[in-house]
Amino acid sequence: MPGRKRAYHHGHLREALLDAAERALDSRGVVTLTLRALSRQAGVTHAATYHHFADRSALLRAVAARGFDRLSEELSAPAPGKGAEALRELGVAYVSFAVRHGGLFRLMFSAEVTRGRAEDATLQASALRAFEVLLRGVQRASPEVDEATVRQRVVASWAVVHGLAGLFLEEQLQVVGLTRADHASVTRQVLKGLGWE
Amino acid sequence: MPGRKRAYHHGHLREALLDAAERALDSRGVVTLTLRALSRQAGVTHAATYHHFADRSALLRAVAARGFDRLSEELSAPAPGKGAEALRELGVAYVSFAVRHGGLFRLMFSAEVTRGRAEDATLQASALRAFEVLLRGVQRASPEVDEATVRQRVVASWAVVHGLAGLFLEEQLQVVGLTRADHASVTRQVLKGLGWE
DNA sequence: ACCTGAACACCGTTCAAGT
DNA sequence: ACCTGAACACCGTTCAAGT
Repeated sequence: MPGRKRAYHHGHLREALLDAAERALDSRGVVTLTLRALSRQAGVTHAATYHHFADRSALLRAVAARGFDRLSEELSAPAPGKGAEALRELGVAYVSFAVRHGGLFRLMFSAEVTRGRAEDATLQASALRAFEVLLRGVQRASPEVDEATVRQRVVASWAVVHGLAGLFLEEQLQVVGLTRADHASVTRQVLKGLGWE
Repeated sequence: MPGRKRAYHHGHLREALLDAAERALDSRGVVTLTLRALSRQAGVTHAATYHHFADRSALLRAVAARGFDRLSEELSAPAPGKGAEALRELGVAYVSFAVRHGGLFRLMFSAEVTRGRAEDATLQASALRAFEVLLRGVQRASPEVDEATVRQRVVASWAVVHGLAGLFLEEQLQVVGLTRADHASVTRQVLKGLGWE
């Protein structure tokens, strides 16, 4: 009932808080994200938040879990080409996600979220799923190589795209004249340089 | 005068605050770093901080600048071998710095610090110097290649080590059975895979 | 120039109480 | 089960005042 003012039971407060958190992340970052502001946006008292999340960290872990789910989806989208070319496009999707959802991406790989991951089964599972999409991409790109080489290539390609993501996201590459707008072409070029054809 | 209680003029409050901040960063991270706690450790009132730093962000930028200086030093330490091998050891030093000074490394490349970099000449200069050490390392490793290739290799190698730094730092590679302790050997191996001999 | 004390507007978190 | 109101212990930041 959207017309009704302040129903005593919100109905979907948990989701409303997560949505508000995601918006806050992408516009102003984690630092200024406060539970009290999220509660205000959702139209409830700040104490209501604690009925759905144990504390601020728990809410952030829930947001991060949704982030990993969305990342998995985007990485799973059918990429043009086969094998090595498809893997490159998967890498582009990774960097693109980071550039488009900076605050969320930083949160997903932040110390605060990572530290609490062992005790949060949902988060753990979501993160693992995203990793497995990458793993399958590498396997498809190099079906003939042995398992040890696959592992090496997973680490190498993850490092490359994760590094590019961080550098583009924080605009560090301005020092060589590159901005976020260049992320796709640069990612393709760097991954090509790995020479896994 | 170390025996004297609470001199009215601290004498080196600025440095004391920066030292305390660095310690706080490496033990508990930016999130829980408060100006009030730093002031307490330095033995002054919290308001005294504002005589040396405009606000919390300014203090963090100063810490980050010192971080870039230290990174430059560590990257400049003479590495064994020549050319490609020396560049690999420079990469190892980069990842090693990140692993040993997690909180500081994260801060240096955080959005909060990066955003204020344009207006902070000291920080800007320190960050640029660190980049130039990397640039020279790449140039020495590949003296024969043209400038465009050098630029490509700078981006690629920076991305690789920056990505490995982030992944090791946040223990993301546990999913493939790797921990921080493996950072040096893995970094060497991945950089070797680039094939710039 | 450098520091203190008091104040303001914010937080995260807890808890008894209401429906 | 879900939300409110009031409370507590913290913050960052400002500013008049002291030496």
